[in-house]
Amino acid sequence: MFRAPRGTTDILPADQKRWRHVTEAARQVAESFGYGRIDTPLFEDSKLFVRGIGEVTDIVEKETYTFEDRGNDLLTLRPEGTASVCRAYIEHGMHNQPQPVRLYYICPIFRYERPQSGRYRQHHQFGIEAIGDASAAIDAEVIELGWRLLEKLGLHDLALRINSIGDKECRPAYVRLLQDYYDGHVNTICEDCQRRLQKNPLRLLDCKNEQCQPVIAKAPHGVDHLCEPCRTHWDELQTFLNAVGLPFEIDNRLVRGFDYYTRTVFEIVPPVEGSQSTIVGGGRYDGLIEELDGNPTPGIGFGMGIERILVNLDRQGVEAPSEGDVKVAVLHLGAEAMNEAVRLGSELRQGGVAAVVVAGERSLKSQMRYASGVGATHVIIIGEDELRSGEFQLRDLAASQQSSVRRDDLVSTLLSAH
RNA sequence: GUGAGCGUGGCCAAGUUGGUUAAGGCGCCAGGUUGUGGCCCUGGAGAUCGUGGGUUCAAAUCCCAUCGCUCACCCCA
Repeated sequence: MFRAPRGTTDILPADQKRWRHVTEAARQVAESFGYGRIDTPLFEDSKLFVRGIGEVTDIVEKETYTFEDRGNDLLTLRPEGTASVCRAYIEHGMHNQPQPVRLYYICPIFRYERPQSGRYRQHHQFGIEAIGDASAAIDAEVIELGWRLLEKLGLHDLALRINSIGDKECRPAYVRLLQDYYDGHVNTICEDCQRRLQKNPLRLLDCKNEQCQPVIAKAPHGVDHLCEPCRTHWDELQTFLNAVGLPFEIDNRLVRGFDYYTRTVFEIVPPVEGSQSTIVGGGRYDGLIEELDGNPTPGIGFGMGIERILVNLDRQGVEAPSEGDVKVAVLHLGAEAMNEAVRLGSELRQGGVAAVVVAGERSLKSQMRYASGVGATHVIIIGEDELRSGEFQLRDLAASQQSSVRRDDLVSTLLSAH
């Protein structure tokens, strides 16, 4: 038997309501902030991600789905959303639009990882990017958008964590400082950190290993070693966040996995601690557009894991609002009535009423059971009497009320129901 | 890539000191008299017990291998 590939899932009809609940809210909030939707290809030139995310990151080194197509082009299924959006910004000359350009996307993301709770090989992200403005006010706007969306969805007790990792002026000096500090503790840190010390020093800070905690606790803080412009930006960010009333905590250990981040990095986490818990992660990437051959252009954005949102909605007992649409089942008795039912079903749908016609001939009891089973709100019954009189039985299943309605009035009656 | 747990009908599962037709529940289908649901009652369909091999007179139950799922690490949304 075939199965969905490892780390992928089917989103069945029964799940669609919860998905719509999230994606619709995301769309509405994004558009209320003036963001326009962008859809980019599922795959891109592999080099886009190597240059954008960074060659020595785990994502690019071992988590991409990369393949050569029949024309020998090397392509990669997108492992994140930002690089593609920036490529599109450059390709379509969006620097000629009023800056910043505000964009959002909802799309599948692919990473070859071992699946576990809250982590899939194909997952979905809602993300936004504001490209073309370096002001900390935009940082606050982006963060607020994410926060308001989670609020709108009904999640509570979330924590917003922020940090600044500096820019190309001040970060190298800080990284050196951090390395020097760790050089004095090589014997007490874990193996992973020995490796991180060489390969990705900033990640030393979010090691979860027990033995490394004392070392992390005394490590120098990035925000204490920012250059003047970064310092100002960092201070302004907090001012703006306070202005819009977002509660935040400064997390000196917060760093992110992509090379392109500069200055502001942030994440939003649910109250239950655990692995894979981050539901929103993002930051500023002022050097990325230039890295991708565009003019030097600042930008900031975030990614939000939709599956993780859904897990937290379930965990917090938030249910998707019922959509309350009318749905009619057309029941029939006898061959002639069935013919009429097929015709009526077609007319109902063309008139804007969702309708299913019971297939085959079954007892009325069975047809009624079927109608409730598929979630019909109403039932129309056609038998010999109805064919003769032209008045059909219309039953409201929830109210258990039934009446005779002239055939020609069925569409208008149902359209005004609910 | 590393470590741990688990794989019995569509779903949830009982059964593991090896031994007659592999429980039960949900769901599905039908019926409970003549054209009416959601509750209830009755009946029915549906499993080569993940797969392959081995031990044995006999294996869902023991052994080996393999695949898959889940969780944790790594990393990230």
